[in-house]
Amino acid sequence: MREVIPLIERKPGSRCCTSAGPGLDPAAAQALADDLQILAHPIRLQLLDLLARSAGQVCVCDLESAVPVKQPTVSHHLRLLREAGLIDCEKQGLWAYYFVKREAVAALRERIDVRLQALA
Amino acid sequence: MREVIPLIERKPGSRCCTSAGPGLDPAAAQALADDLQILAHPIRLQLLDLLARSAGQVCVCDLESAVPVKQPTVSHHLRLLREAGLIDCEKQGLWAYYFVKREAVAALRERIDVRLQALA
DNA sequence: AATATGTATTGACAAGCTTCGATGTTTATG
DNA sequence: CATAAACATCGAAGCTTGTCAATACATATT
Repeated sequence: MREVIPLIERKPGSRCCTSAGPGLDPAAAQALADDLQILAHPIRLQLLDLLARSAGQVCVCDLESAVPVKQPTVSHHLRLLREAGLIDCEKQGLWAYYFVKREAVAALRERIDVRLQALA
Repeated sequence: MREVIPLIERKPGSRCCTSAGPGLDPAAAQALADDLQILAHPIRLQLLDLLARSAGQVCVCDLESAVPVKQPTVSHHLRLLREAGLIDCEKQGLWAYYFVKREAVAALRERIDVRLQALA
């Protein structure tokens, strides 16, 4: 049991302060963490960067030759990025041409930036 | 809207395009991934948020009561944030008072935002 | 000194993520 | 039709991360 503590001194078992305003609720924290997590991998960042830089279409074999992992791993990361809505692909013949969904990446960046501003 | 580039005839075994400009080199990609990774956890985000919202000092027991994990886990995340330079603490008596290093968080946010702009 | 409290650390386990070989699928070519 | 190429999926191994009970440590109180 804790006693009521006078202003200055603090004794064991007391609280130093009460939780402030609304803050980042657990759901929002999880959502922001998910937003950050999809980007928080060097291979995915390089893939996104390559796609963002190429005006045209890029096939998987081109991406594969640009990163130090094997083809199944590239496919895996492309899938994660696609499921996150950040990229998409168009199949033509044997090839799958990937491209950035720039408005989705911009929206993601905006969400992250707004939230991070509140932490600084 | 993205311009559709007409497809040149392409045969198996050929490259569809060559790598463009400088881009995000592996080291930069890793650095950015690290920047994102430290933030990409809901508990760490909530801790940062709590510290950012409280003008004064916050002890670990206050933080512990605000997140759904036990004290050693809180200490663990606080350590990661401290090692990343985003927070620090000041010990007074039995308590450790944590606070945000706002300029560090702002710098982190800036680094992330600049990089993400290049991807959209 | 003995005890209690706040926090850090340790050690172990669980869960998730990354990776890749093997294999499947689809489409083009001979 | 048989073969080859591009890509996806599966399954398993290895690594990393998150979590917590137990414990250690430092400081305060009695």
